[in-house]
Amino acid sequence: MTQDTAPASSRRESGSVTLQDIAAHAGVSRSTVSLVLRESPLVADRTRIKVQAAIKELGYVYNRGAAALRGSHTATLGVVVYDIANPFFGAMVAGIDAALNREGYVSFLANSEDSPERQQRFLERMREHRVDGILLCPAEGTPASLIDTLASWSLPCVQVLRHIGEPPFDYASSDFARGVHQAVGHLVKLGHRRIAFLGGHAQHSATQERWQGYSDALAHHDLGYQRLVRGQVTRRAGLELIETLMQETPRPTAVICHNDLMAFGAMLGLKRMGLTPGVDCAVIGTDDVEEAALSDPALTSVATHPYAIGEEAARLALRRIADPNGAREQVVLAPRLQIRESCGSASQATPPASPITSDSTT
Amino acid sequence: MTQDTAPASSRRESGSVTLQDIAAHAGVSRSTVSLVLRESPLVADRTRIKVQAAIKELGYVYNRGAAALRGSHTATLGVVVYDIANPFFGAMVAGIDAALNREGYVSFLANSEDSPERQQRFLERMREHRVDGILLCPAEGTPASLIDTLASWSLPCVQVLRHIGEPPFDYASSDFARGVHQAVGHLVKLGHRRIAFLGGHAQHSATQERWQGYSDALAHHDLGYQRLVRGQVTRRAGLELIETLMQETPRPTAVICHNDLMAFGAMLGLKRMGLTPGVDCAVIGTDDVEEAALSDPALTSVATHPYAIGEEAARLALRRIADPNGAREQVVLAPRLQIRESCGSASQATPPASPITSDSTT
DNA sequence: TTCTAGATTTGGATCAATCCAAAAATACCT
DNA sequence: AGGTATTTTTGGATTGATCCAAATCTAGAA
Repeated sequence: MTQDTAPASSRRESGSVTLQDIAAHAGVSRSTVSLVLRESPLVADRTRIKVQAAIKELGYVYNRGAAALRGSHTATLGVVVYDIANPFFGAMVAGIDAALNREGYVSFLANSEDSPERQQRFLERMREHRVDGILLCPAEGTPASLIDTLASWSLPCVQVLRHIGEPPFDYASSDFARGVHQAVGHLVKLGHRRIAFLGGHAQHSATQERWQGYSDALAHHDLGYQRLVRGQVTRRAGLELIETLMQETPRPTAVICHNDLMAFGAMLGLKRMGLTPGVDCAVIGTDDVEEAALSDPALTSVATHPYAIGEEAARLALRRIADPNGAREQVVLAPRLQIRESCGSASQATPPASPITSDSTT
Repeated sequence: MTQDTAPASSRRESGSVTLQDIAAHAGVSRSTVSLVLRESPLVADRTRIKVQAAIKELGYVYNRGAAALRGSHTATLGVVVYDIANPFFGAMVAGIDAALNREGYVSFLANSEDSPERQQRFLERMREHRVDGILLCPAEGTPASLIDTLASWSLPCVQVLRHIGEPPFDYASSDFARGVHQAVGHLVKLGHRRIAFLGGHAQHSATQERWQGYSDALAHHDLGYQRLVRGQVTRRAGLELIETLMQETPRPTAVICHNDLMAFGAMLGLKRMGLTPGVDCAVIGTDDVEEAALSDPALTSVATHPYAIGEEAARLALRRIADPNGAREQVVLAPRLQIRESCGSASQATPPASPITSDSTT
């Protein structure tokens, strides 16, 4: 609550208060004041108190720009997402913000709109601003070489949700394959044999992982029916794709969607066709956004914990900054199937909840 | 697309390339290189070309930190919102990002979670980072003195969506009162006489403006029935509040909601009570988020254009930075009623659309 | 008291740019 | 050609902190 306006004592001319001024006022040297500011254990208690008093009295404001010029870090991070208007990213950014805030870091945010060019421009700007690291949700079509480029800039980078290139790299995400696997398992237990999967484009690792999970789960449960519909991952796409799907013969008795938005669209589509979600066709989404509990019917969804992913990503970045050459780390959170009504089995027993755990590999 | 890794020519030791290096390589002085970088018209064309070649050849990276230390601006802005997970803010931030990006600015983002303390901490950090200005959506309970504090820091501030204190200040928002007025007018035209208003807390200017618009509109149309229900502005609150409301005698035939999330909740609540939104009770939301067109029934909503508000706010901030003492400016975008099905009148003619205009006052 | 190890403190150099006033180069006009 | 006006370039000072090696100040031991 430092609401200081003008310091009590007379300031010399217009310039702002500097370390030099504090030093003079407290009767010590510039260097000592600097040590106090950085909470160095070298300074004697008496001196520290004296200096802190002077700092408060003169209304000093630390100049991080100057510190960064001489020192080695800026306490800033660059964050790139591709769709900040999506509430999933909103929650993730909130998690990032909370984790960084705790460590005194602050972040630049950019919305790439899935354009590699915009992303590239922003990254170059971040380099000019000498950020300590980058949190990157790579835009669609990002060349795999980008990671090497960042490395050649000595700019630590943690990939989030999607990844490009091959390990080792720092990465924070959810185990999408496992999530789809859980969803399929649940549907099979309810007696479904024809389960379709809706949405996604092949470029993203996050999509490929879901598809892989879908195909593996079908094999695992010995299901002959397989129907994967590619497309946008929006509400509208869900609405449109389900319509096509339900006109096929044989038609599926259940669909799993790339995300919740698609699932909401799919449920709306079913209703518009005169069908009842959860009765005529089971629907499962992914992400478990807040709205899932308050849709009609309430949506069964694979929870992917965006806030936690954001926190983990920030934690990873800070660790990498502290130790640039340490072993790369992947944190892949376990998803959790949140069962509600859209599979028509609200009364069915909930399977054992798998707690959020982080699998670290080097 | 500057994907330079190591510059072709041999670099002396580890240090990065500086103006000095460029100058030596191009056979000019440090100052000249600096002028070229800042695109000064003073430099002769021949020299400029020579210098630019050297810059490219040595793989120079501009050091904005150093420039900011000596110069007067950082090309950075601080942005504070209170709920980044809300898609409305997501869209707004996207607008801010796009507008800043065009001018080479980059922004720090913080999520205050409606905590004045977090907000204060962030603002102090922004001051230390010497940002050129602040875009502020004030947290609930922000003291009116904050604006003066920022002024005493000589930190330009544009308030967004909510405002504290009295004009003159820079401000970008939507005309909420007018929006509610339009909504009431539409309902009256459909024959409604008992129109309730749902949601909001008195602390925010944005809420008070809506209430004012509601009460003015009732008076304007000579309606005796007035029912204003305070509460959270979430989906769940909408669900719960509508239930209470519909048990009253007499009960309203229409409700206007503080935002779309509440309206979705209200529609769900009606359905759970066995009532049909748009038939048993008309529902109008505010914001016109993407989902409004794809809900069941499609939601009639007062569009408040978050992306445009973000762009305008950024524009205002850049203008204020360029001219710190110019006249303060308020940009209040005109909302537009987007008519769909939730008032049971999909066939009704759309009223003349009022284009987005900006009313500038000093 | 003297010496030494350990704890504190310090000044000068440095980081990489911009500002500014003055110098140098060029153009223009009798 | 000579002198003035204009364009272009320049070096030194400056910005505000950190780094680092050396100086100073304790406290404890001999």
